[in-house]
Amino acid sequence: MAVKEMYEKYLEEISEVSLFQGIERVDIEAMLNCLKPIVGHYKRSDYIVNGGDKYESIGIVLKGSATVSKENAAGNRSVMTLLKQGDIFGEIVAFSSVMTWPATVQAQEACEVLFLPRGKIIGDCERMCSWHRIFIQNFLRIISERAILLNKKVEYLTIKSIRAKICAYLLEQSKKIGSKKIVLPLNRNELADFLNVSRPSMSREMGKLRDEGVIDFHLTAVEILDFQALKNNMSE
Amino acid sequence: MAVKEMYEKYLEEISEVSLFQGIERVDIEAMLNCLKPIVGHYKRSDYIVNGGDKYESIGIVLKGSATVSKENAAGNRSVMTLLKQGDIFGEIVAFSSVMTWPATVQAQEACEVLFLPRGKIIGDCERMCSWHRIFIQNFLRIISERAILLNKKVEYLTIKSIRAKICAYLLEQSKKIGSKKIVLPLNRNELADFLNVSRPSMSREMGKLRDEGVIDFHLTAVEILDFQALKNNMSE
DNA sequence: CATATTCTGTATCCTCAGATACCGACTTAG
DNA sequence: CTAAGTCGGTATCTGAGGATACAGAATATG
Repeated sequence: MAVKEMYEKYLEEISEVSLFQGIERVDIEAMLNCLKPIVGHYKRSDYIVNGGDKYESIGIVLKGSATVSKENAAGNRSVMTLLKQGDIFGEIVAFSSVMTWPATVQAQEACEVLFLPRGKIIGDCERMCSWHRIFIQNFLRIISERAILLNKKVEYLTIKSIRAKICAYLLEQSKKIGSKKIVLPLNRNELADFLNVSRPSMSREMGKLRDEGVIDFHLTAVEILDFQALKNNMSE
Repeated sequence: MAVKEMYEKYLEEISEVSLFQGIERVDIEAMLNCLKPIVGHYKRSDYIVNGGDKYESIGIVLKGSATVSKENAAGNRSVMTLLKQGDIFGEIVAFSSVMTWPATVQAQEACEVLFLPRGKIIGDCERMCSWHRIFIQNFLRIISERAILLNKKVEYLTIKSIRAKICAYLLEQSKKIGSKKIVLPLNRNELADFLNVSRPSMSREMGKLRDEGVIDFHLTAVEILDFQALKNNMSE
C-alpha cells in the first residue's frame, strides 16, 4: 500500500511529536490514513511556506531545521524562532479565522515536513475514533500552553525597569525549583534578549544587586541572599 | 425537571456566549444536561475564584461584571482585565497541566457565573454528539484567537523606541481599514498603556511626527501623510 | 448655560538604560 | 602551545523617555 509506506518511513519521527503523545503506534497509522497528510521535501534555504500565502495546513518538522521569520511593514525581516525536529508550526492559526500564513518558514538545512490539512483535524468523519479525542486534547494542550507562555512573556515585557525585570525573573525561577540557589537556563545574552534589554545594562544592574547584598552570582549560578529586598525591587 | 429549569433561566444569556456560537438552542439545553455546570451567585466584591485555588472549571459571566487581578511575588495586586456579561475566564488553563487558578476573579457588581467542569468539556460520553464538535471547535477558536492577540501584543512590546511603536501601530491600523485616515479606537491614555509608554512621551513623539509632516492628527482622528517615512521609522 | 471633570498638548528636568569599547577568563581549533 | 573565538564584567558617554506640572480643549453634569 503506497500511502501507508509513505508514512511508514516517518513513523518513528511522527510518534515522537507532542501532537501524537499518548496515541498508540497502530492508531497513528490509522490517523494518518484518515488525515491524509502530505510530506514535503526541502533543500537548504528553500521556502517551506511564505508569509501571506493561503493557509491550509499545520506543519510538523520531521527532519532538519527551519527558521520562522516575519516581515514588518517596513520590509525588515527578523527571525522569530528556530524550528527543530518534532516542532510544530502554524498550529495557532489553524482554528482561527486567519486565512493566510502570518510568517515565513525557510529550511535552514534539508528538511522533511508533514502537513496536516486544517479542515481534517476536527474530523468530519462520523464516528469519533478513539484516537481522535486524544489528538484534539493534545491540540488544545499545545495551543493553551503556547498562550500561557505568551502571557508570561507579556508580563516580563511590561515591567519597566531592568532591575524589576531581573528581580521578577529570579524570584520566579527560585519559586519554580524551590531553592535560593538557581542555575540560570540561559546565558547572559539570551537572558538579556528574553527580558528585551541590552546585555551590558543587565550586567550592570546585576552587579548593583550584588553590591547591595541582595544576590550573589558567578556566571549562571545565582544565589538569592535577601528575598525581601528582591520583592521590594520588583514592584517599583 | 429541576435541573433543566435551573439552566432555562439563563438560556437567553448562555446562547449569546461565544462558546456556544452556532449551536441550536435545543442542543444547548442538551449540552447543559451533559456538562452539568454549576451556577454561582455573587454579591459585589465577593471573590469568585482565588489565585492559587484548585482549578476545576471554566467560568462564564452570565450577569454582572468582574475584575481579573493578579498578585506578583511582591504582593502587589493589579487588575488585568474587566469581565463583562458573556465573557469567559480560565479557558486557557483548562487544557494545560496547570492545576491552580493563575489569577483572582472578583465580582465588581452582583454576578451570576456558570462553571463548566474542566473534565467534561472534551467529553467522555461515547458518542460524539453533533454539538460537541462545534463546541470544541469554538473552544479551539477562542483559545487560538487569544494566542494571536497575545502574540500581537508581544510584537508591540518588543519594539524599542516610542517612535517605532507609534509608526507600527498606525501602519497596522491603516492597513486594517485600508485608508490613510484613521480613527483610533483608543484614547491617548489607553494607547500609551497599550504600547507600554507614558502618555506625555507618546504625545511628544506624535507631535514630532506631525512637525516632520509624516502624519497629521486631531484627537483620535489621524491621517497618514507620508507612508514611506512611517515605514522607515518603524524599522529602527 | 455654567460648572466640573476628563482629555490632550507641551515644557522642564533628570534618570535610566543603550551603545560602544575594552579586558580578562574560558573554550575550541589548528 | 598558540591563535582565534566566545562569554561575561565593567567604564564612559549620551540620549531617549519617564515624571511632573500646567493650561487649553473637549465633554459631561447639573
